[in-house]
Amino acid sequence: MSPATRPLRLERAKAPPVQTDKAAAILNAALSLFVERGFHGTSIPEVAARAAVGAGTIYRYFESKEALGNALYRKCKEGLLALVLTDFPFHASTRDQFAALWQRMGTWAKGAPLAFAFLELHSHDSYLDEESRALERRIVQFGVGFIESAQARGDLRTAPAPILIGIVLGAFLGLQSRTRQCGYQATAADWTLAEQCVWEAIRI
Amino acid sequence: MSPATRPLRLERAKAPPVQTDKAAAILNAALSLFVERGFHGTSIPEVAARAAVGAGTIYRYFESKEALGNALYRKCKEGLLALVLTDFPFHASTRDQFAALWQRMGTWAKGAPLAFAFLELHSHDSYLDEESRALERRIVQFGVGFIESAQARGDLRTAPAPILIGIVLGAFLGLQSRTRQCGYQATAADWTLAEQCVWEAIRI
Amino acid sequence: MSPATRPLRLERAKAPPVQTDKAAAILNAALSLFVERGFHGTSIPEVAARAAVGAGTIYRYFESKEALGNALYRKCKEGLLALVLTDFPFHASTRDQFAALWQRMGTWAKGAPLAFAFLELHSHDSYLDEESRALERRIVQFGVGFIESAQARGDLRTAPAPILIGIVLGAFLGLQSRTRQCGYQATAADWTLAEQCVWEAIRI
Amino acid sequence: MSPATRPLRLERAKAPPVQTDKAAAILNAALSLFVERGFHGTSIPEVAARAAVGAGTIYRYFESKEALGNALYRKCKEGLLALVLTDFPFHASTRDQFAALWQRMGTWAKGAPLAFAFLELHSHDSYLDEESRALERRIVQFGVGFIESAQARGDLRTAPAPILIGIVLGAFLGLQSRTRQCGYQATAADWTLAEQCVWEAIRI
DNA sequence: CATGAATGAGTATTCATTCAT
DNA sequence: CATGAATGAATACTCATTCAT
Repeated sequence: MSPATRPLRLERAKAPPVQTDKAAAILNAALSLFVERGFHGTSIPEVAARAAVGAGTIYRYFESKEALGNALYRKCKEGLLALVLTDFPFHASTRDQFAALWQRMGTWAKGAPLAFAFLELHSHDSYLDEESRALERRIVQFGVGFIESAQARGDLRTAPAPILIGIVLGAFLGLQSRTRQCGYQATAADWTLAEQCVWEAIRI
Repeated sequence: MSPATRPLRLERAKAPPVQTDKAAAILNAALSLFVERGFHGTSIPEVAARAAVGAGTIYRYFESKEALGNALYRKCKEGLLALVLTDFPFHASTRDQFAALWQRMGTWAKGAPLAFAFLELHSHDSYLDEESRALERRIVQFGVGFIESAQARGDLRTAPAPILIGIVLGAFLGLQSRTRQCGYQATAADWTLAEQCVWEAIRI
Repeated sequence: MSPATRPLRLERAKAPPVQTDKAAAILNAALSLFVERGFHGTSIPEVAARAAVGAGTIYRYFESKEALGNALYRKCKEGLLALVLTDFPFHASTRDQFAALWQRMGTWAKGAPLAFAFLELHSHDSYLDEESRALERRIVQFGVGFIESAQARGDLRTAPAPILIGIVLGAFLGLQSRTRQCGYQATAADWTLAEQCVWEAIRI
Repeated sequence: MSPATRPLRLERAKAPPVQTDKAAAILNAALSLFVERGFHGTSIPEVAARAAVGAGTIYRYFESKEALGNALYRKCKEGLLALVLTDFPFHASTRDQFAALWQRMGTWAKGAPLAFAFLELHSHDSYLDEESRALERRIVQFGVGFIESAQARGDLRTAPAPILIGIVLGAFLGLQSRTRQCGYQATAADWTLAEQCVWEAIRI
């Protein structure tokens, strides 16, 4: 479904290849609207209009508004997961792993700011289905495993994993939303500095 | 924040003042519902039912649903601000001020978990009015002032204020939501530890 | 809910007492529309328009379109049942009972032609609920009991009750719909004659 | 009734002619669905799915849903008419003609129960076109002629034709629907008995 | 010819808001 | 003041119909 992977179809020259895939257009439209107005604050006709498709068309691709929300949630989460985990240096030092994690999340947040903002939304609880929740749990499990093995090696403070995860992810998200809110454009140096700050928070 | 101008009604002395004020009942009902289902996912009749008032009554106290949302937002923000700022040790050391800040926010989050959860919601943008946004800016200004004067004294890392604020507030919120999500009950010791962690992140 | 039984409320003189009860207005509108276009062929806004109420108002009185259909069905069936059974001469001769039955059904069909036409509709199966079906069964049970006791007295042909009921009710309904369809206005004499015909069909 | 003008396609000899004609497949699918859910309760995609054709294909054979309903109505009516009238003993005694009529209708109802049930539906009025209504009138005319000539011979009661037709057809339909509704399986003897009953109703 | 993806008008239903009581 | 019945615009979703392939 990812538009990036579909082979370039040889199209009649006249067709503008702007947005060939309806499902992707719908997901993109929903993404930007959910970020702007929230899930419940967005209507299906609005999504259809922004995706430049008929309202009924959405229902050929997604069973319901909730199904659309879940598909989008999973697509975003999986996008993040793929970017973070691909060739992750699992055997590097804890310090280097942390740096890699921070840098990859930052790359993702820069590259897909809407997806990032969408995942940050807190209204998800009201429509996520079991499959989406399971995906979320898998991700948390990964984080817990990372933390605990690093603690076992004596590289991280001794603290319950949820505490450390909360601090790290919270700081990352807070950084994003605060700079966005203040209109402050964080530089690469800012990101590096922030990474060092947060490492100080959890190192032994 | 409240219909302060309404005359004090003389209530029968025997009535326990559990919930004497309709406006407060409405705000409380809205608070719990907005946290449960989000602003757009909550209907005015639902608020009325939970507040045990007629639907029309809400419009005697709040001009519209949006006005209700704004009133609630400001009430919560002001409650937080009041708790944090009352007798704040502005002349203590930066370390002690940070400890006080952290502890007061923790106290508030414990004491008013619904208000805390409500403020964390990200759907606010779609209905906050200028007055609410101004309040938000004032709070941020306070934080920026705190940070910059501490930096001037050489107590905090040299970094743009939004970066440091983002890290601190983000870590605080992340801690809350992560432990809640994991069902982990943070102890007083956990909070103290977390405070030390975050201090390490921003100290010089 | 029956408009007939509600006491005349003393209304302010200015209020035109055309249609005081919304529920009754809705039921009447639905009745005529369902007869004209069938249940599935009628939309709720059409019902609302004919009842001169807002579309939403219908949902204050009936949970759903199906609930409206069921309420109407039961109201009509019960109206028929009441008219037929009130002071029914259960102890008269079979011949006289049959005459009474026929005459009462005829009176009802004349007096409430829409209700009659509505009950004749065959699309009911798709929306009737258990309560409505139970009412229908009770009525059939009454008919079966009537037939069987008359047969036991030796007054009716020996034939399975469904056969005789089918003939009698079918003839009654067929008479109605055929004359209506042909635009033939049946006279009182016609009805008497028809009654004699059908009696000949089932008598011993 | 059918696209009679379409050229006979030469079909491969080996193909069993179970359902060679798309139009027939569509009519059959529509028949069973209209009986199950009614005309307005059935969607074109459902008909297409049951007929195993594409939704668009239906519009190659029928101009609209209403046209499909009319085609089906006429096909069923004409099927009934053909079965009843073929080699009808117009010169037999009235008694024998009535017996033949009753028996042929019974045969048809047994042989084409769906078509029978479909014609019984009362929702037709909302979509029948003039041609269908004309067919219906022709059939009624035939019945009226039959009745009136029999009355002229002194074989039937003196009563307006719509009355007698209503009784006979009504009894026939009522018999069918009542036994079906009660789950009673009418035997051949029941049918013969019923025929005698109804004859008693109309004979002189 | 046959298809089924696409459409947008139409459906049942909900809800913010008003207003007569 | 307080109410809740009434409203109609708005919502999620369906479906008859079209048309590019």
